[in-house]
Amino acid sequence: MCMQLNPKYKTIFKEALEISSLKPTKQREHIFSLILNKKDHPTADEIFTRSRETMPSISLATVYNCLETLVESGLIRQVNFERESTRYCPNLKPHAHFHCKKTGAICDVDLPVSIFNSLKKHLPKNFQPEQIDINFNGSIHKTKNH
Amino acid sequence: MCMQLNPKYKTIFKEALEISSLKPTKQREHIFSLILNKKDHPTADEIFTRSRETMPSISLATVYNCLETLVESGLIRQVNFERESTRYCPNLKPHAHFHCKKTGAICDVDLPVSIFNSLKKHLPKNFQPEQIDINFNGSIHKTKNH
DNA sequence: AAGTGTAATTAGAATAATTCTAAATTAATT
DNA sequence: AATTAATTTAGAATTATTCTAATTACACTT
Repeated sequence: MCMQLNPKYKTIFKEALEISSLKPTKQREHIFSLILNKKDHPTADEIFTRSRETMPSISLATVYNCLETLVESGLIRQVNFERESTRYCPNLKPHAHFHCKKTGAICDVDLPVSIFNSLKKHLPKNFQPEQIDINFNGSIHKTKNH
Repeated sequence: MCMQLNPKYKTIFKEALEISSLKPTKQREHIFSLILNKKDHPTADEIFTRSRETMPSISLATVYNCLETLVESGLIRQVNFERESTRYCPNLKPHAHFHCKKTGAICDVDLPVSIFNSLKKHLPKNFQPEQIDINFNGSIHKTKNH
């Protein structure tokens, strides 16, 4: 029983793949919907485990293949922290990531586009950026509620 | 024949290690000076190869160990692009990195501290960043000189 | 100078994430 | 239905890095 994308995302999904002449296969849709429906930052292996719950025949290689095509199509983003496993993120708004060294938690940090523009201004004219990754490393303190 | 650090860096080197009660060994100094003297962004393996030219007995594990202690001591920085080998950077000024997808070139991009401060302002109060990594991915175009 | 203890180095084995390979399956097109 | 190209699959291969256990180096006592 495969996960279903809602109609809006189904269209986005199909069109994004079509642009690169890639096929909207069951496996690709399944993985895309898994990532969309649980907005965390899973690794390929976590996605593999989740996938098998509802699509037991899927292979790890396929998970890697699908993730690659989804990234290529711009439907999801890769996030890397140091040399840890690559993680995948469905948030396509301009944002950064915060990585808590103690707990391993990863949080999206929304940023105004103006920051990205201002970063670009510091590049030499012949540097053409396609992607800007901003990663914070540190710790998240407990807030006191008393 | 080991590489020699100039007196200024020798002091910085010794003091930085001492703070963490680490010893200023031949190997650590050798690797530090190699990275300082050629300001690129070498991988552990490239550093290993360079090291052996003047210190043939050094092992790859030692290179990894030394790099780890140098990073811990704040003498060098790690740079990661996607899942490529970790690279090492002697530039301790606030800066970002630009990674050219075509040629693989990696360039430092100097940034004013104000940008880092402004980034920090977008974090929730209980998020305490220790390190901010900013990576541009894209391409470097040839400039026309005519 | 010899002995002791701790830290660092070393070679090689082990690990783990990812990529590759080649065969089988699926989907789209004639 | 036949053809073609793309995709999926299982398992092997790769590769950067870490681990392990033995050796060596060094600082500090006797």
